[in-house]
Amino acid sequence: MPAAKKGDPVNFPSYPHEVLAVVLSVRDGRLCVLLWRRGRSPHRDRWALPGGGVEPTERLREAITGHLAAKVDVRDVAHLEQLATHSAIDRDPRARVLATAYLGLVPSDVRPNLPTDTVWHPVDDLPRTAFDHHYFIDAAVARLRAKLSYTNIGFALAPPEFTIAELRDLFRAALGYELGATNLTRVLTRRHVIDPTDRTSRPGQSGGRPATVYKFVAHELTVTDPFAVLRPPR
Amino acid sequence: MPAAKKGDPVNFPSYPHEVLAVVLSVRDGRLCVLLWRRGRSPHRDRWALPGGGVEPTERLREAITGHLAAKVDVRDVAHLEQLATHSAIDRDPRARVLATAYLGLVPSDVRPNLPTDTVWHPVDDLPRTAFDHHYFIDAAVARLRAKLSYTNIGFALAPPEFTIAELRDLFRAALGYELGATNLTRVLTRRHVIDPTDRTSRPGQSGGRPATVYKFVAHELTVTDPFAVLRPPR
DNA sequence: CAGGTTTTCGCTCGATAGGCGATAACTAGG
DNA sequence: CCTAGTTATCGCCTATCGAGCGAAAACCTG
Repeated sequence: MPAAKKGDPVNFPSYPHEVLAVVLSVRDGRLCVLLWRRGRSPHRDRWALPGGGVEPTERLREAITGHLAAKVDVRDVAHLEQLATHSAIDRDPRARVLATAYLGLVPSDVRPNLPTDTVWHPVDDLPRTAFDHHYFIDAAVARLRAKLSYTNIGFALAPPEFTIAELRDLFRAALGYELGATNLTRVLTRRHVIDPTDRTSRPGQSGGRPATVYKFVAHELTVTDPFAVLRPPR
Repeated sequence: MPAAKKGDPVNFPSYPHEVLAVVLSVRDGRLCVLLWRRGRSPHRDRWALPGGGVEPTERLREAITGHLAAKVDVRDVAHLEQLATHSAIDRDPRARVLATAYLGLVPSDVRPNLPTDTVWHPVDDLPRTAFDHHYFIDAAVARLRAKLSYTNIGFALAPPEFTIAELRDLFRAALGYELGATNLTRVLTRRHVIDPTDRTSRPGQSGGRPATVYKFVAHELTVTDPFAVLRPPR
């Protein structure tokens, strides 16, 4: 007797499904995305997001984690969240493929060993990308920038410990504009997003006062209730 | 000669894909979700989100729009955005089905003709729901509540014109707590989310000063840059 | 016109973002 | 050891925005 499946059979149309990852990280002071150069048609020589198919035993998150393991050590990805699912009929010229993209973040201090066809690419100077990957990248950057403001998501871009100057450099790279160190410190500490440690950094060659070493309080995403009209009464 | 598809064939595994809609609206002062009672196994007599399969000619958004047309007039849905894609292997006991859910919002003044098995259900008093639909509903409510604070998404819950008292009732229902009319007016007008018209409402039976009639400035989603650390320099 | 009801405005307060200059804490070189 | 240069941090000030409350406005009914 075959496995008893109760009820009417499922008769929804099926489609090949792929998972993609927009892996962002700050490299040399610039926000970069991990791309690999396609060696085959279609879109040969264009740059594509890492990803691939979904095995029957895998959920989407497990699938993208597995695909990323070939490019970046899984432990290097400090944050991973689902972005969006695209369904344009001709987004892949060979067949209709649905694609679910994830946003991944890698701290600036980790340097994964990358395959030869895979490089970090500054998001403000992208090459021609394959398929609709450009849209996914735009969405990922927009979400990162938004969440930097009202969550602690910076923990996934920063080393375990850092000075305010280093953190400001990270934020400048990720956000694309300058910001004051004074205010950055105050806001993030008041929100209990970062905490000072009792250690200080060694000054550079040119001297200067040693900087307090900070760390992120939490390493899971938390939102810092920022809002106004919608605050519950005390 | 068959249609020439360049390059290697796609060999990603395929899965049945369904679209679901969490349609929210304020009914009688409570935030409600549109559910229909399943007549068949599996999960017979449990309450399910409207939705269905995706035709080869449809994108996901078109598919959910089509399915909703059978329940709610399409023009009644003032806002529709993608929520998330779920992929738990046994989320449907019959077969592995991937599901992409959308958040839909219906203004409180429209009363769609609903099929007999379909009813509005208060989100704070849900019945047993089918499959993993409970998670989608939770996610939809959370997103609505968050976006009420930093976007103009209220336009999709409110009638074309309204008084502040009516708007406050809507916000109270959607957010689940009381808020002051004074502040609500100030904040939303300062952000140019709502504007007063030159008309006023007729007082109720018991008298009282006539209320200014307001309207939402835009009927597309716009975010009101609320944030602090990440504000670009002037 | 008096009393009741509802809306709206003005005033005030508190919390937070944001900027700037002064001071602290170091290095290097005389 | 002292001075000049460099970098980090703190204190003080301001502006903006949320939030609450009471007074006044604008309507009704009797």
